[in-house]
Amino acid sequence: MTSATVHDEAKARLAHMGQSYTANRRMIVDALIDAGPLTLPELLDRRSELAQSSAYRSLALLTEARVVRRIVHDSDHARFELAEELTGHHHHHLVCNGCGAVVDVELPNELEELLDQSLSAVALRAGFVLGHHDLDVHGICGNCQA
Amino acid sequence: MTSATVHDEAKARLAHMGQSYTANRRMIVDALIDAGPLTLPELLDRRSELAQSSAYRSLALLTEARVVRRIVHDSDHARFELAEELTGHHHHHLVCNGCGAVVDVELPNELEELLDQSLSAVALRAGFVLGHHDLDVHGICGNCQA
DNA sequence: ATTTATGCAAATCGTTTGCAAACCT
DNA sequence: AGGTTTGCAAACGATTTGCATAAAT
Repeated sequence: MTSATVHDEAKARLAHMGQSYTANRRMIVDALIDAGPLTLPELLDRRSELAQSSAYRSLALLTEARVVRRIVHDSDHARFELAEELTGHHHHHLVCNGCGAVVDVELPNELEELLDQSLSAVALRAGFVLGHHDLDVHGICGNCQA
Repeated sequence: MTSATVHDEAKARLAHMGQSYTANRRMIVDALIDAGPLTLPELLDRRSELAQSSAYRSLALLTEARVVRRIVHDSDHARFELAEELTGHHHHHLVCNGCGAVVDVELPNELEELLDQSLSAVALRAGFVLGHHDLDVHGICGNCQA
């Protein structure tokens, strides 16, 4: 999916909520296209024109519009990434226990299908109505092994 | 695994750090044996003798001793559960998007093996040294469907 | 008696919010 | 002008910490 398509879709999703795609909001989506999952400080480093509170507010709105997804692990800051529906790639996370960095990875389709089957069965048994699944793999990234 | 065994193992792990298994710490482990994954307020509800700060401090220590594992999702409070090595059951989580409740579930061994294989390959490719994996399934629990 | 654990109250820090100025259209 | 978005500074709330008391050995 091209970056123009991502912006179009973001705009459409905001419009659907009666919100406009302002410069700040577009700037945030751009940063996420460029850099992948970012914490708020990382985002502010890359786009220093953004005020902290505005960044938080825009991210909250973009999350509500399902343009962005908030991912939270056991580190100080939450991370934000583009929603899977915008990028078109179902993926999972390699999470570094050293620095908290998050890398996106994909699994073979066949395995995803087995997983979905099994999770459906298990959720049904527990009386859950199923939503999506997150698979996080924890480890130490190349940088932190130094 | 019996509850006595869990306490023994907890005691051993603390001893290994030069720490003792005090009444407070045992009480917390007991509550987790009884109730499964708990937030701090839920824990205090069940064991009202515990002071908030002591509960946080004991949980931090038990986490460091790998008696307890801290699981964090997108809700106000972190949750604490007994470490897998203490219960002997590798498991995953059904997370309710309504109330934040967490239910433990297990997957077929065969699937876990496929998963481990695939994750190893993927982690290697990204330069990660692999640790454990967390698989969280989000949905709506029976209570919240009412 | 000395060390360790506990509980209270205060501090910390990521995130959220009130409000006035800036920005559309 | 009228409504929305932004940025600053203050508020919030989960968790952590300082310090004085209470257990434990």
